[in-house]
This record gives sequence, C-alpha cells and structure tokens, in this order.
Amino acid sequence: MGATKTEIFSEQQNRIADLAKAFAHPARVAILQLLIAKKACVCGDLVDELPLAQPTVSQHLKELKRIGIIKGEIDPPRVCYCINETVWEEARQVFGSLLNALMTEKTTCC
Amino acid sequence: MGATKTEIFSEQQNRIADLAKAFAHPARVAILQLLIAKKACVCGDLVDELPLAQPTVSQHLKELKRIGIIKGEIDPPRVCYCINETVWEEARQVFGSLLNALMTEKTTCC
DNA sequence: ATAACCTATCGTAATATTGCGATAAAGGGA
DNA sequence: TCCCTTTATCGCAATATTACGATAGGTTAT
Repeated sequence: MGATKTEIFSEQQNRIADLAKAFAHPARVAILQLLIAKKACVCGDLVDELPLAQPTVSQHLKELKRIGIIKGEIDPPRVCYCINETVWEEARQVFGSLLNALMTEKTTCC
Repeated sequence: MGATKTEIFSEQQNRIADLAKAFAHPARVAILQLLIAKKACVCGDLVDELPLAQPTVSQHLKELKRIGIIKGEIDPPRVCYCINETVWEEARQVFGSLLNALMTEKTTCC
C-alpha cells in the first residue's frame, strides 16, 4: 500500500482532491500568486522570484499543468505560463459550493 | 531532499498549503462531506461509510484535526467529530480571496 | 473483575512527493 | 554551422503519505 485508492471514491471527490493539490504546496501557491499578480509569467522569471532551483520550479509547473489550472505558451526560447481561466473558474465553483455547504446545513451534532 | 522547504515561504503561503491538504485526498473530502451532511459523525459510522480500514480513517481524522478543520469530542466509548466552524470560515475566507483574485486582475499576458 | 466495544497508536510496507545536479532538447542568432 | 539561451527531463536521494494488521488504551456494562 501507500497509493491512494482513487477507484473507490467518486469522480467528484477525486477531482476536488486533484484541484486542491494545486494549492497544497507553498511553492505552487507562490507560483499561482505570481501568475495572478503577473509579476512573472515566463518560467525563468518565476525561477528568479522563487528560492528554488530551475528543475524544481519546472516540476511544479508540470504538476500544475497536469491538473489543468495553468497553461503554457511557448515563445521561443521562453515559455509563458498563465492561469487557465476555465479550470480556475471550475476550482472557484467547486470550492465555493463545498465551503458554502456548511452554511446551508445547521450544526447540531456535537 | 524530499521535504518541503517551508521556511522559505511566507506564513500565509504555508497556511494555504496546509488548509488545502485537508481537501487534497479523496478520503478526507469524503469525510468532510459526511460531517457536513451529518450522515455520520461518530468515527465508527465514518468507517462504515468509507471503504477504508479503521486505522486508515483514524489517521485521516488525525490529519484533519492537526490542520484544525475538525474537532473531536469524546463521548465514551465513541468519539464524535465535527467541523470546526472557525477554521472552516478561515478556509472559506482564504480560498475565497485567492480564487477571486483573478477576477479583479485582468489577464493580458499570454 | 471481566468482558465487550470503540478508537488510537505502533510497526511495517508500498508508493508518492520534493529537490536538485547533470544533461538533453529546441529554437534563434552570429 | 556553431553557439547561446531557455526549459524539460533524467537520475538520484531524502522525506512524506497512504494503507492496514496487530495491539494497546479507555470506558461501559455485566
């Protein structure tokens, strides 16, 4: 064992978990914040802003791309990354309904 | 290496990452959904609802407690878990501002 | 006291993640 | 063509996470 048993959970639950992983590491949070503020966009600029080695940043960018929350446009020899607004909106919607679910229900248990 | 270099990131970034970890595993998403819907609250009921062994569920509950998003009240011999509304509100606020930040900015880069 | 029940913890195994040096790949310009 | 710049990938090491059987701990009921 050691691997997450994804097959026993719903599509929705797995998607939420995947989207959350985009924010589950401070380096990725920093990258996303930089992309939003547009203080950086090109991979090299991100490396300059972050106290991490270039391969490490590249790996985090790859993970964010896998999740779909960013997209990269090659502009040789650079690659310009930006937020994928469609997936960002999905995350907004998903976390919005999850986090607002508590409001509609009433806590009466313990 | 292999450990996250938490010391080089801001408190805020590390807190966001930690809160996101609560949602970064489908089992924890399922647990939180059950706690919200109050289909279960007692540890044993959660184990019944989830296709995971009791120690595994207990471990996820421990992680959620570490983050602070749930709290457990012992009601011997049971333990009744529920959402910690204060931290849940923190998460709502944190993810809300992060996910809404894109709206205020305008995407003009790539 | 002992039995029964419920949950936590320990120990272990398997897999995943994080980080980085070295190196490859891809394109532009001399 | 040969470099130069930039990014991706490989390979490795260290640490973290996930999962569960076995067992311990704590409380109630008998």
